[in-house]
Amino acid sequence: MPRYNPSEIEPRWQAYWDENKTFATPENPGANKRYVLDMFPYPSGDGLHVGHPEGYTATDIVSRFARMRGEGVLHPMGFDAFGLPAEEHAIRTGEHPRIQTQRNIDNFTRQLKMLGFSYDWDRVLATTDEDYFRWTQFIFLVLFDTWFDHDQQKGRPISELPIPDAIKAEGELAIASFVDSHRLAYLDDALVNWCPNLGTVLANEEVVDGKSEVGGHPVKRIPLRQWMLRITDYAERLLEGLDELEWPVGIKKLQSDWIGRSTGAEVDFYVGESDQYDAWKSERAASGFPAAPGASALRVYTTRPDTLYGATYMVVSPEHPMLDQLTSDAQSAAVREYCEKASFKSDRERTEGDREKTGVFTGAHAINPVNGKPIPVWVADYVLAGYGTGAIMAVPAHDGRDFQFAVTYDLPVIAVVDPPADLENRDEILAGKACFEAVGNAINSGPFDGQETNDVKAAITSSLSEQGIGKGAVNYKLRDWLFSRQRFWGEPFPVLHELDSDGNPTGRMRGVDPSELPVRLPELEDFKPHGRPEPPLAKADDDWLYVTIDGVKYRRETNTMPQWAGSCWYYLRYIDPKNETALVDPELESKWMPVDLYVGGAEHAVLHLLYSRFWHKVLFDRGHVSTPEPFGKLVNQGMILGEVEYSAYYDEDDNVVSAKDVRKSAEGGRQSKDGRAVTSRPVPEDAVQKKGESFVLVADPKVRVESRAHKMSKSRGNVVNPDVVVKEYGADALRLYEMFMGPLEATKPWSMDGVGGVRSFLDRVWRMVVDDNEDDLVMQPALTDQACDEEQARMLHATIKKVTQDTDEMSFNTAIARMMEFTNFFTRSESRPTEAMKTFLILLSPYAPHLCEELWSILGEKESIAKQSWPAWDEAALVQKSIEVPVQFNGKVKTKIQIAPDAKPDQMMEIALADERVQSFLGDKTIVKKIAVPGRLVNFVVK
RNA sequence: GCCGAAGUGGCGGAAUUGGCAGACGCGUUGGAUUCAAAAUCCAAUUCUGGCAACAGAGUGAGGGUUCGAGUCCCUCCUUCGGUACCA
Repeated sequence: MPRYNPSEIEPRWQAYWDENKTFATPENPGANKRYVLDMFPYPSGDGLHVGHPEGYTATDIVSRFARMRGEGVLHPMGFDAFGLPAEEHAIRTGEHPRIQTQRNIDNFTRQLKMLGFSYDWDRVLATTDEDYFRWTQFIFLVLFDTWFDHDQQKGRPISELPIPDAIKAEGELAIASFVDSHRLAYLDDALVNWCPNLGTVLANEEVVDGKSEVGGHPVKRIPLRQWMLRITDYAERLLEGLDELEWPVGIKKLQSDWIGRSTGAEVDFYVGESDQYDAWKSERAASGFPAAPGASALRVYTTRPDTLYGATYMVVSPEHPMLDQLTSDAQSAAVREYCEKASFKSDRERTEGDREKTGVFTGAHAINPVNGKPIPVWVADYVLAGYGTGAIMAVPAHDGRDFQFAVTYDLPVIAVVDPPADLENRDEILAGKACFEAVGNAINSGPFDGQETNDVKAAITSSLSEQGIGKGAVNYKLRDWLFSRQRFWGEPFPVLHELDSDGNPTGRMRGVDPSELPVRLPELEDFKPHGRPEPPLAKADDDWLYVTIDGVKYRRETNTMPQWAGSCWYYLRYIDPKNETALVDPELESKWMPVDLYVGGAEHAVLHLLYSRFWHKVLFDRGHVSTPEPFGKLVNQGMILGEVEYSAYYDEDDNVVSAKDVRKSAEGGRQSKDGRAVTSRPVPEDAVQKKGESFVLVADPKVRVESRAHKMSKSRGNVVNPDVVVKEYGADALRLYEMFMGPLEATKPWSMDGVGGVRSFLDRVWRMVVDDNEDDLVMQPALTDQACDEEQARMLHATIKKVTQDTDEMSFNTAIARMMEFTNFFTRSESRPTEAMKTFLILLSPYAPHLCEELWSILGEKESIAKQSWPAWDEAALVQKSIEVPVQFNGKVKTKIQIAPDAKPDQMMEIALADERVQSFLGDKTIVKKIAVPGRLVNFVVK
């Protein structure tokens, strides 16, 4: 009678683990430490999604497995709790975001505990805790107090920044501004993505197709004084650091593309009075290439210095500082109009359509330094202000964008790279009628003619260098990180702006003394943004807003930090979550770091993971952490899709349209091949059958239907709620199913029937030990104290081996399959040695911990199964007397023979040739070749 | 457009890394048990032909290397994910 009843068993064991602190982190991890980390969730109002427990179960299995193998494990959980949804809720309801956030955290905690994860709950943290963001603010002060020494490639205290004499001579204010402009955290008038609907600016990464990632509102670019973090200084270190990481290659590539290192040269083009050109040249030859080009030169960055002879015009971005100077009176009106239009264009509009190139001639000419020829200078928005020098030399023959622009405005195209002779459109390229971007041999390039592209690059760069008009240069796509938000629900900046006696800012600022941290959020009447790009914290009382120190009045910084801030360093705080004197105790830090396994979604590939690495490197340079990288091994769990759905297309008249005849329309919708709009509607599974490669309607097999699993979404109504799954099948079944679906990294569709399948496996495990025909709790009569027979021992040890290896490799689905085979085998077995059952329970316990604890205790054990040691397998038990191997003829299996597992090829051949069936297949054919692979097969090549 | 990942039964997925394709699970079919059902247990289940033994085909398509290819190489197709003027 006693059936397997997870809803009774599971809460009981969860309470036991809690009370006994079964999964407390060891004080001293010892030689084998393992730090296993999940990407902590944003506690949304919707609660957990079945995607969350996928990664969490994986890390839980790894953690439990590691503990049983005697490793010291740190496995914590927390909440990334600042963020827009809580604030939007606050704006709507007037309820403080802290209240809503706490409610959501409580719900997430309940759900996580319900799944039996072995977190050390004493270390739980939320980024919104004042004890936590105190240290987020502290780290900001570290960034504020650090400058990057490019010679040493290292962040150093700002007090060690060398101040040039020229600056010193200008006085204290100049020194302060020089210092401020070298801090890793600095204020800048940045062109920001201002989103009026959200009332905030957004990071580039939060803008998708010119719309806000959250809510899809339009985004405008406006200049605003903003906190920036100088992540670009660390570009090289962030790139190099990737090499040593055990991360998926795809993620590494994404990060390295995001950093976007390129090499080339900076070149100055003379734009002064033409009669002064020679003087300028000789001055440059004497002085060398200066740090700034000065007023008479326009500096460009190019990755193809070899194509300098083909530069037929130049382009500056609309925001270029020299644009005014370059613009002639005649062109001034046109240029001004063009720039105005460009500044109002959002990113969306700039990139919309076929990206037709537009631009206006400035009226100025520059002199091409390699041949002294004057070329026109244009302004165009296809050149970006933020990359390189904000100006380019245009080589239309060898750059697609320049070519397109040159065609539009009828500018000359001169080929300077000869493509390979067999290239189809070589003649067109040489005639300037087509564009060629690859490498070849130089032509029309004076002394460099005939040389190969890479040699020309080096030769031209060094020649320019000698003349003081060019220099090899490196550039990165990576931009400095826009670090402030005009929001309430975020960490306040620990920065004070000095005011003069009239209450106006002097431009000087200071960090809040670390002993004064945290800077708490002020109490506000309401949380509404006022629609101006000015933060809600400016609405705070004067008590909060103004501070007087040593008789000087200051106004607090009113921006808040973005959500990324708190998640940049949480992995450090788990190590020492209650420390009141440091963000983490250095001794503990060096014991636990780095994180050994980090599991989370691939959507954080470039944002969170790059930002964290940046902060970590700064903390490393400043002596707060001992490792150069935070996360050793990274695994991305795949997305879980909704259940597979069948859907058919219908036109406006409700006629069904075969999926074969449906195309994507230009607007992204669907249409039939003759252009009528169609909509898709679900079709029940039993109305569909497989035909050839696709599915068709049973009623009308000519009509193809779509069969596809979609992303879970509220609007589609295919979201699976873990609460419901746990209620119906139990937490162990949910955990097991999430792992059994397929490889952790793969995208895979949910199937409720599949959950039922693993649940019935757990039922079988229960019945393998417990007799459920009896009213009272009675063991299976088949249980015995006898030892395993040979076959049982082989099954047991093969299972230990497979489960151990697969768990170690995080190949959870195959480990589970093996445990199912074990259960099937012993369920059929009339006599089941109790010892084998116990060993099996240990193997299963990381996967289905509640059930295993229960059966373990039913079998009379007093101590938690989590405290047992992982079993070892006996290789000798795996040996078989005789194994079956196939005999192939010309690579096709024809029959099988029995051999000893260690039979030598000669012996195998002998046995094969002695076999009757082999002889009959052989007949009178001749054996051309004999192959025998020990332990595998025999193959005869015959004629 | 570019970059990345993946295409294996009705479905999710295995395959010791070049050696018996389809482990395990779902679904389906048949049987046992039952007054009946659920649950459970047993068996079958890649496709085609055949009563059967068996024969043939088969890992997105086409070609190649090899005694032997899901696995390696070339060309192409499809799906999913990322990305967007970075000089």
